[in-house]
Amino acid sequence: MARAQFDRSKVIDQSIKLFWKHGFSASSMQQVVKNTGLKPGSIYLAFGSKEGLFQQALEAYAQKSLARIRSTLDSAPSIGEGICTLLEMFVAESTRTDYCSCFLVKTQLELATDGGELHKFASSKLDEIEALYRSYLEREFDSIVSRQRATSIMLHIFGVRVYGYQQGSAERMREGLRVGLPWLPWTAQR
Amino acid sequence: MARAQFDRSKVIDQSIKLFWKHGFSASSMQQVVKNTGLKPGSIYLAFGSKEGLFQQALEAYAQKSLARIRSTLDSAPSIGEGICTLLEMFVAESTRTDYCSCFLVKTQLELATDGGELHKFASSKLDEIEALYRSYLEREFDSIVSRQRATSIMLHIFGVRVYGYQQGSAERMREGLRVGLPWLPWTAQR
DNA sequence: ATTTATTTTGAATGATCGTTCAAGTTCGTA
DNA sequence: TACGAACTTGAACGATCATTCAAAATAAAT
Repeated sequence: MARAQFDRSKVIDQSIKLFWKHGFSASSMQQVVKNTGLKPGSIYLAFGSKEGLFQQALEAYAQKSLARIRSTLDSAPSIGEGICTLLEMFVAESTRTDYCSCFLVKTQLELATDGGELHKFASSKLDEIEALYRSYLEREFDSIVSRQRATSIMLHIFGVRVYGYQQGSAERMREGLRVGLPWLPWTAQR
Repeated sequence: MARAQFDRSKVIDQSIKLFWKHGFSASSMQQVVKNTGLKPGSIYLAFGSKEGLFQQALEAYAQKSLARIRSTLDSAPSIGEGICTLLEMFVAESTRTDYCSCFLVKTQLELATDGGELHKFASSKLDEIEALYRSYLEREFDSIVSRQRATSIMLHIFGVRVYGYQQGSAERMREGLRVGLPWLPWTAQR
């Protein structure tokens, strides 16, 4: 059945799931073969290598992440309220039984030491995310404050991505976020 | 040359280096063999398995971390100043070329999904660290504030452990920490 | 000096790793 | 209908993985 190429985006979505969950080293191409139903040859023709497939998965994940941030902030009554919504989403995610932190953050921590392409790639995507927050903040705050607050937000998001694995951490994180980001328009304490 | 056992703590220190740098999956027992000079049989007799050795390395790392926090806070003029010193240490670490984030945090992100013993172990050690900060804070603040601020500190530390991999991030982190932890006795802005 | 318990040795095991490639299949084109 | 380019197939490759174990070596006990 040639010339009827497989659904590339479906394969990438399944690769995201696998790599996100287990990381680069602990995921095998044989698992990719199993999960996608494709044969090794097809995968290697299409993606070149395990690293190539991983990078494409990471890219797709990053695009989705950026899109989610944009759409949330665009539809919020104010930037501050939009950020609160996003932070609550991140906290809520961490309570799921299949919580996997953030694919970009996990990649950064797993592969930064090797200094390879994947690390640089994840790093640049995280930079993009910070720049996105900053650009939205600049609609409501001056340049310096926006830069500082974007960094503070990133520190807190990274914090949530790690702290989220601690048992019963959701409520403590909500408090911690209010303490550390007091300039956000939090709704009245419940 | 039996009955003249190898230096256990030396082996553990080298295992810390290896596992901290590359993580669990990307480190091989053959690298351990190479780095320590021991033969496989000796390692397996002493530590049981790769997981066993990893756990002992993680335990030793955690003890060192707790000891460093305690000694820094004990010798500081105030808890707040001690925490500032520690945070600056974490930021400064991230500028090193061989920066490896935090062994506990990396393990948490790599192995949490498997839900195995190593994840629970890392998680409990991180809880211990938070409890330690909290107990020190309670010398100067009331119970509720201490709890909230300990969480806020952990969020920031985790943030630094991830953000530290971004290029040229040290100065931004210092600003971000001042923004997010304004109740700390920061020295006058340079 | 001999025995015994403990530790080291290092080659070997079977499993799994990422990757390749010659052969087979399908489809657009002629 | 026949051809050739594009794609799939899946067995196979050598390398490396974590781990084992019988044999050798050592130190303490007798």
